[in-house]
Amino acid sequence: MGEKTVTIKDVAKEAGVGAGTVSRVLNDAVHVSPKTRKAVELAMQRLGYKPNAFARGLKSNNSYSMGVIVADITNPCFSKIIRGIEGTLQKSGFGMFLFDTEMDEEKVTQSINIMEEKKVSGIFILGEHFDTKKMLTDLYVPVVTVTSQIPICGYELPSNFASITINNERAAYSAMDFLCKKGKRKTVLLMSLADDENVGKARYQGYQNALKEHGIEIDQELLFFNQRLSMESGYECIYKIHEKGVDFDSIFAVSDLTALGAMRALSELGYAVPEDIAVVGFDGIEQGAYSIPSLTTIDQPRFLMGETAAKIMLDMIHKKKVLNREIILDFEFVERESTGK
Amino acid sequence: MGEKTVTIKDVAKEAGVGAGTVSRVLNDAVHVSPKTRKAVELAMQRLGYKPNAFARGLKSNNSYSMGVIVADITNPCFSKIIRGIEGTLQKSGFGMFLFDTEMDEEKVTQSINIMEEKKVSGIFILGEHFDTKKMLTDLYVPVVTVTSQIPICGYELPSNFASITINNERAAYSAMDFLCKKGKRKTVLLMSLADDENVGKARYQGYQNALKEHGIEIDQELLFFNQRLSMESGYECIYKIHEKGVDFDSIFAVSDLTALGAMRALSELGYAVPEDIAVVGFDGIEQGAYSIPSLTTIDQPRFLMGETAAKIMLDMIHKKKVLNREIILDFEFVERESTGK
DNA sequence: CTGAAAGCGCTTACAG
DNA sequence: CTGAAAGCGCTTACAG
Repeated sequence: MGEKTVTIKDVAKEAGVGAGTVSRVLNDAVHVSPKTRKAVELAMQRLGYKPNAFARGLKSNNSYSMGVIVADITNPCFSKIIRGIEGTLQKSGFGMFLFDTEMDEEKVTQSINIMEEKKVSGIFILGEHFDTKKMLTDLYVPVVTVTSQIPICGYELPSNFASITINNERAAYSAMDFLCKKGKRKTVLLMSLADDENVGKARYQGYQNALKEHGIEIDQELLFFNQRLSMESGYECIYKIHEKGVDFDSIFAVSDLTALGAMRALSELGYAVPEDIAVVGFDGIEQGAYSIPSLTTIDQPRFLMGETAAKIMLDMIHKKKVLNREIILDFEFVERESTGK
Repeated sequence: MGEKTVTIKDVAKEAGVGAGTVSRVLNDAVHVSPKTRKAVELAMQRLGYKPNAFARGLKSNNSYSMGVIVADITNPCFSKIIRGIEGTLQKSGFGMFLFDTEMDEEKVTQSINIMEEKKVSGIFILGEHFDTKKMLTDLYVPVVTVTSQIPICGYELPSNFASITINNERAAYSAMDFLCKKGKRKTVLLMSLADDENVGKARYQGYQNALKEHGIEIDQELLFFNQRLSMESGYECIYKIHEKGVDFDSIFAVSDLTALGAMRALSELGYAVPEDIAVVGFDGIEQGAYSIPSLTTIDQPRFLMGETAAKIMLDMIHKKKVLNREIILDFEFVERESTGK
């Protein structure tokens, strides 16, 4: 890339200054006289100078890059968050390594290994991962989780952690309260983890709260835990419950993709949505706005979550005091056709 | 990350060899006696040694990282390709920088800048981009395009280029031939670029070929070019054509997302799919299999395309002779409900 | 505010 | 097959 590499020395000679000075204008940290700065900048431009990231990193130990670990990159909810992160990082000149783990333990380990070698300045974790906590706590870089949290209950939040979420308990409560008010009493719950001291637990709590408030008992037969949050899993769950002959009048899936898969199964099995079965999803992905029927959902501000995560991360690595490291953004309950709008 | 960094010197001392030797086992290029190798490996393990990517890169100019430029990461077609690339690269210990450009000229430039600084060993381009050719030809790294091609007609393909596509002309032909045989004579065409010496041109050619063969004249009113391949654009096109009162009996969208958006608009406007209007998409994303009705489409082997791209790239940077650098993978025409199955 | 110099942790001819 | 040494292109105290 570029014929002969032009180094800081070339620039220094061209500008008639020392190499250290060029370095200083590059990192514009210390004071450099405006005049000198100008001269150096001109020289850099004339020579088409590009700093060598390796050399910079070797000395400063700052890689100008970050890493993102995502459970499922094909889920549009996550890709939208990634877009938010990437755009923000790019503006600050950071590169973003991406690792798609499919929740595979080994891939997570390998990803972390690569990130260590690359000396990323920070790691983002999107979605639920088993046991990442263990691996990450002895890393010394900041970690920001998005949509999920690292379960560190009972202890003070380590200064290198932050999380961007919505209030998952209230979100799940909203969805269920809405369904209950519609007269639904038999809601199938499609969940991933529910006992993780984390998002899953909060959502399940919201589910329980709403039912309790409406005087409805929980029916174990309607609960599906540990599901992968894919279209396929939603689809299969509905077939399963139908085959078992369990009666139900609505579905609350903790992911739009899963809800969409469920709707497809309902259609194949001859249930009408929303007449027979009302469906509520979670995430707010675009596909839910265009599906037939369109999907009622909890809209997480995905792009904003990504942006916010990146900004906080940037603050953390610049050693700024970040006092609010457990950020809870507003969600929006979006009513659409799948619940009869 | 790691308390005190253990360097190659520490390993050398621990193993009782020279630093150069440690380096040699690390890069297992040159011959090292099995005995020495063993000793070094043991020492590395004992000390928990992690090579410093900066130092390696500075000397060898090999970053062990690649860059991916994608037009729209929220499109599941691309994210599946990315999964294929990432998985393959990871196995070889490469990190993958991701840049989501949304086809914005400036973001592309900035992305390329960052990649130059990071000295990525190769660049993948997914989807259509305007004028990337210009920027990339003076880069000295290999470039592999996936789903699209860099238009270099009339010249020999530069040795640092490769492309992974399907036969887009035949694919589009298949879709249109199928529609024509169903008796459709007024197919709305939803395209992005059509005059780009590239994928778009090929697809449009296939469209024309099929119509010609069936003795159907092209109706300009049915042609939508330069569309963004999103759900929204598909949706809007249908509203536009409906408002103009143009008669049509089917839709061929060059992207599943666009087709899905179109189906939503049709539903809102009271058209029945497939009874009134047949719809065919392109890409083969999962969402099309679960939509209601399910979507007939051209299935591009997305994951395989990503894997193949990464493998070719690895071959190219390892200076292996790659004779087949314009790889054309098989597509599959998948018939579903949106055309009456 | 700025220059000279040391050194970050590797790789790679150069000898042997 | 292996060791000693130079050097990759920066950054950063240290002086001034």
